[in-house]
Amino acid sequence: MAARPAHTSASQIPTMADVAQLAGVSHQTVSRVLNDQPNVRAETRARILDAIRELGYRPNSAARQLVTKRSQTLGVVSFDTTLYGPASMLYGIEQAARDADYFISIVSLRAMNRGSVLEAVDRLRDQAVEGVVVIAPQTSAAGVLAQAAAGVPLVGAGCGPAEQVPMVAIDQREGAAMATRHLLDLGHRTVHHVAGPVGWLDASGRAEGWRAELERAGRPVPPPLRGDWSARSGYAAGRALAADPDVTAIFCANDHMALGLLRAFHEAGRQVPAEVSVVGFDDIPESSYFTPPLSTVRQDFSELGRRSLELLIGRLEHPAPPPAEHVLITPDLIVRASARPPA
Amino acid sequence: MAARPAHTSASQIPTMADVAQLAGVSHQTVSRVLNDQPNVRAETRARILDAIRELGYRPNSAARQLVTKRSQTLGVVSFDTTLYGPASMLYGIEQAARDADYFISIVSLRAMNRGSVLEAVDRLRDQAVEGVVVIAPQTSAAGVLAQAAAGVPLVGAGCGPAEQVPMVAIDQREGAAMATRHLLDLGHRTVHHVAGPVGWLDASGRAEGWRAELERAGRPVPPPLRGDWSARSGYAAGRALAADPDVTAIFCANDHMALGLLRAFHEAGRQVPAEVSVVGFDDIPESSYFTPPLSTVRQDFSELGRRSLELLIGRLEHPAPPPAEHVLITPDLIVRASARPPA
DNA sequence: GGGACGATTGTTAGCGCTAACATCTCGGGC
DNA sequence: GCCCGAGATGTTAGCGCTAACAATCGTCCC
Repeated sequence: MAARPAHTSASQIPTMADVAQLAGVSHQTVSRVLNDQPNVRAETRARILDAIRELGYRPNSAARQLVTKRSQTLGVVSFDTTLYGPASMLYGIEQAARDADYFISIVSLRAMNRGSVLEAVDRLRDQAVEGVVVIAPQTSAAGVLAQAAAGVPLVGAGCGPAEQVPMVAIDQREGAAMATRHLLDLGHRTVHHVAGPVGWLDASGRAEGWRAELERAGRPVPPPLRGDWSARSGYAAGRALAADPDVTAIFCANDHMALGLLRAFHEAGRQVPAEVSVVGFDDIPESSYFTPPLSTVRQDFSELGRRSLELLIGRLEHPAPPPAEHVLITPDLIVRASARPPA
Repeated sequence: MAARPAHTSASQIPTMADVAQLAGVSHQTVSRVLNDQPNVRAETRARILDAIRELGYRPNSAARQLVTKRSQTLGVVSFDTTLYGPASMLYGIEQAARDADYFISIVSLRAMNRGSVLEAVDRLRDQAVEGVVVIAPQTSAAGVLAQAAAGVPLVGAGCGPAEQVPMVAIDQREGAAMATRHLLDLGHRTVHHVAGPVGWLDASGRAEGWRAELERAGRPVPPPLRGDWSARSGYAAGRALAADPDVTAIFCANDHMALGLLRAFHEAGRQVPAEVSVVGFDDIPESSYFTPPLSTVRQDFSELGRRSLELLIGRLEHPAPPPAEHVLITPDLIVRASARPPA
């Protein structure tokens, strides 16, 4: 009723001692209630709970952390949370963390290089995180992970292979092979590829899967074009490819580039899918509304995030020796209107 | 040289006392060096720095926090970090926080309702954040902010108006008016509108700006269609609008819906921009590669994030009384190919 | 030449909490 | 009737750090 109950201490915010005094017990009993320990009489517990409510008491996390040496916080290092993939992974991570009762602290990378990753992990360590998830899909990150993992439990999400570091990734090669095979099965003689930028694992994985599938089928392997994931670069690749009458099927390393490519073909007057078939990768929410709706390979980023956090928490609870566990998730082919048998 | 220097304490990780002993000073002098306090001889400082490096010492943040009562951490509550807007804001916030030497802890909202926001802020408070940024563009969040702000400094980013709570937002009405005016200036008699979902501030702001501009110009105000931000819903709206031969200009409340709408018009054989002009909102990276490239209104989400964090930090340093400061950022009209004078 | 003063360093006392141990209470067994 | 043990609660001692105050040192001034 009154504005604010008076506390013992002069300080504004109530401490455990204030609660104890109000409930007429020792602070230790309050602590027991807060930590769900047995051997507290039900009536005492209720009295303490009342006192907590009345005072609006909140445990001081720093004090608890100081003595338990646990921060209940996990760190996430991510490259560019604006991109669809990382953003979705982060979302999955956050959900999983909350379910497991951990807080999430994020640091994004300024630049993609070894020092930057190390610095980010360091920053997180200064904050006493119990473990770290690194979302860094560049090849350059692969080497540095093992180094960063010294000193703090760490898992990679969609990162490059590193023996020492546990990780979860989507099987890019298999996804690319599925896309390529789909086009081949439709009857195309071969499949052209618009690859992602050098230095990205996803880019090289997809290019490898595409190439391997072509070779397995004994088809010619045309030189891949290279984009930078953006629609702009897909558009540029599309202009080049549209000028080549031999091109009948194209596998784009991501949906954004496919969008730009679609636009270039439209401008060039080459019909998709009547004359040329296109398959993308990622299955961004918009891709079913492209013109035409894009066949693509769906990656479940959110699950990737969730799984990597689960892996981290598993490691936290049961530290395991190397070699570290690697989880591979298989993506799904989504068939829409942008690919059909050649004319 | 040797694997790991022995510490005084049996514990594995070195404390300030270990550093002090190695450097031959008291722990307080080490503390002074760590906190950049004056009155430490240069030579002593160097010796301490060496000892820190040799031991690989890291200050214990919990201990510091316990005594200084500052966590150096700011919280971010966000609705769906997978969406382009919130993801970009988060990015801006993270950058600004790092520059100001704060950590960022995130919590995302499960559902959009009062309780959910309160719970998220509470969770952050349990973690002793010094302040909170809320990214919640729903009208339902507006009311709850004032309540959540009791107990912790809080600012809204792109949130609804709340007298008591400082906030930064983009001028949706003005952006929508710009888009509408652009279409009117092109010579269209009136402008149709595909609005965002009920309950979203951005949706109602844009609808209001559109309506106001139409009324200002003395034009008829056609009933707006309503989407849910997705390309799917834009497609549905597009099908309806494409059937109406009177429609010559459309303002879509976001680019994703514009994408779906473009697709519907394409399927219906109604040419954009030859027969119908379209303007979107957001300027997502892909919109310049739509078919046709989309004229739209650019919102600088990243700056919005940055500014809101700056506002929060300002409040932290100089607590101000209500009424709280409200910052409005004006968006920019981006003219591309999707709008032209009527035939 | 003695004491004051500023620069430098050390000492002490918590911050609010949990872990470990001490104490107290009560009921049952012999 | 007394002792034992389990359940309930209290007491004590830090966790690693910073703030406040105390001590030391050299130096400068009259």
